Amino acid sequence: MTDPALPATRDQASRRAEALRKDIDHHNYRYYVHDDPAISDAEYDSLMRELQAIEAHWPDLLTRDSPTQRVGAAPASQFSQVRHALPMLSLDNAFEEQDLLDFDRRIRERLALNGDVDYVGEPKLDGLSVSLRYEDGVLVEAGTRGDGRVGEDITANMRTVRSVPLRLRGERVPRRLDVRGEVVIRKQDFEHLNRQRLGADQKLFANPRNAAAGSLRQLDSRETARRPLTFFTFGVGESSEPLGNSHAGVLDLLAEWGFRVNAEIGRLSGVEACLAYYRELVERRDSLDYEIDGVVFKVDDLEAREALGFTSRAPRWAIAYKLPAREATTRVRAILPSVGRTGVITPVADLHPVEVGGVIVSRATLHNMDELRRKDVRPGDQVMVRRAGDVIPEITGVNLELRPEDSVPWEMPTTCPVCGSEVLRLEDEVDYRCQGGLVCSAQRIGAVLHFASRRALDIDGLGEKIVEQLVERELVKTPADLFSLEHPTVAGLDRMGDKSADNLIAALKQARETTLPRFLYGLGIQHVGEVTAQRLAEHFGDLDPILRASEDELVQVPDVGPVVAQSIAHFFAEPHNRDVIQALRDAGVRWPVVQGRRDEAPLGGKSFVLTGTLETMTRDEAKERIEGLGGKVTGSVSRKTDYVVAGESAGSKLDKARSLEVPVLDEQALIEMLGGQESAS
DNA sequence: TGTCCTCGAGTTCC
DNA sequence: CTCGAGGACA
Repeated sequence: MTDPALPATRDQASRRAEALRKDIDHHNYRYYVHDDPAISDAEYDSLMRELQAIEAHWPDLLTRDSPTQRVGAAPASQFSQVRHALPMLSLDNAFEEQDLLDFDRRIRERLALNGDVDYVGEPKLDGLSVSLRYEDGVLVEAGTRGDGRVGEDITANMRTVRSVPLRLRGERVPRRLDVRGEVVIRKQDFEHLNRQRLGADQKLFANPRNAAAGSLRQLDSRETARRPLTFFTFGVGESSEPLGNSHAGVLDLLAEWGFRVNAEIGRLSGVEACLAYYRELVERRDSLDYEIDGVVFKVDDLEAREALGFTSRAPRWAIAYKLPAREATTRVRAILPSVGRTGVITPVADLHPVEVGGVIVSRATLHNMDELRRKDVRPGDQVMVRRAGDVIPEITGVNLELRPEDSVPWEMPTTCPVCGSEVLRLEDEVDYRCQGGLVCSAQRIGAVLHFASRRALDIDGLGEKIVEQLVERELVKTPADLFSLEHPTVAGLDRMGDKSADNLIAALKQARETTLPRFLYGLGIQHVGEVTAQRLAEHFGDLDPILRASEDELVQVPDVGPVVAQSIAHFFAEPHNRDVIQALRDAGVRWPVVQGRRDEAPLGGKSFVLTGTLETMTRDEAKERIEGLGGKVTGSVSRKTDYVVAGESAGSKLDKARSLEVPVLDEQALIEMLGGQESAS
């Protein structure tokens, strides 16, 4: 694209620059405040380049509020201070409904009101509070909250934020205005930013808030200009002219002046409406495109606010109702090596109990030594804990400043903490493993639990506590021993009554009727999970041919390569394992021979991904029925997926399906595909 | 040899 | 859900 020629005279240039600024500001506003661009990026860039060219040729035409100034300026050596004319106070917090009811009652008492108070409710964004000072409509200074009275001067950085007007829109603007708001990075922008950093081999940000904080603290505002910051205003600190009589009205004015006002902000009449607003927002928390850590309620009437005034720390007319924290800080009491079914030793952080997302967390896995070193977690450290994927706690970072002086890195023990066997890390493997095999009671417990698990033999009532006791008292050494358990032995265990013992014995009896894939899977052969077990069963039809199969024959099975084949062959060559299998058969464990292949089946070869909650069946039932008709169900969506089945509140998989243009079925469509009848059970 | 996909395995709390 | 690693395929 060729840039237009420069204007001939300074006079023309001045008019053209003026017009360009107006134009660019307008497009900025459309794009960054309303997410609604009117022109293409290329057109926008071309306007920008033209203005830059003019300003470069006639430097005296450059103004402070020119959009070209958003690219940032050369680094400062440090931040200077700004003093807030009107302090940026923190807000009182509410943690439960009663706190909010009390807040409302106090207000009605102070105002001597009987009826409902009008409030404005708004999401409390999890970012950084910033104050922007405008003089005659032009941004002159920006400061962080700091301690509330004095903050850091981040004017250069805030100028680069596209949703901050450098000049207020409209004609009637106050001579002096102090706008308050929150700087955040929106979730989608955050993900994009981290992907970029991953590509550039830079350290990833732990969360959007840290990323926003880091971006604002850049001494080089050119760097800040590259970060996707968004400014949402939540009010006015000080104004040289009165701004009407309601907070909602002030927000309308701010929107007119070109600020981004959160779309969720609403007027609420009475405290019950506030509670409903809160509940509704908690519900939708995940679908908002920015992180929030609470909901703020403010008295709408400005005169009433005046009357209520301030305590020493916070305004009496506002309160922040906190959401259950999803990230919390706590101390690592110890790092404990835990031995799993396969002998893999996993370092687990024993945490000082802390509430995260509504539950008390006291343990978090560190996965393996690589991960532990990457995060550099040590016993005694203060760490941040988050619940990833809504359930599993994860340590996201360490506060190095609070690390004890005498702290030392944790080392993997050289002998197994359970059985004392040697611990080795195989070449090219991440994990350290206990070499004890079934000598190690941790591995025996794991093997028995796996054998009894739902997807294997599905033995009801055989939980962790029971298996631990059985193995530790040497009542059970292998899965086969389970079937010779008798009532008195079982009833003698801790936490085992007469009735539960009966149930367990009955469950064992029933579990003997199984299927070959379940049985194979239950054996716990390395690299043989559910799918591979199914493939083996289909290919060989019964157990004996598998026992006899050579590695070369095993490799013929789909999804089985040299590594898996070797693992299977070694397992069955081990005399101990053959003994266990024989003992299981002697105990009456049996399965029907697997009939031919299922390629002809109605859903033969089709792959499905399930997401969200189905109403008429569980995911497992759906999976079983799809597989019963020859389809397969996998966990993640790819281009090879034939259908995605979306239930209630489907998540990221659904988005992915749409982006890959994979057909999406709703539950009804699935049921029809499965033969039109509802699940029989 | 490199690049997808899948699969396996481990994970916390109630 | 997430990670690591095995298998399929170009």
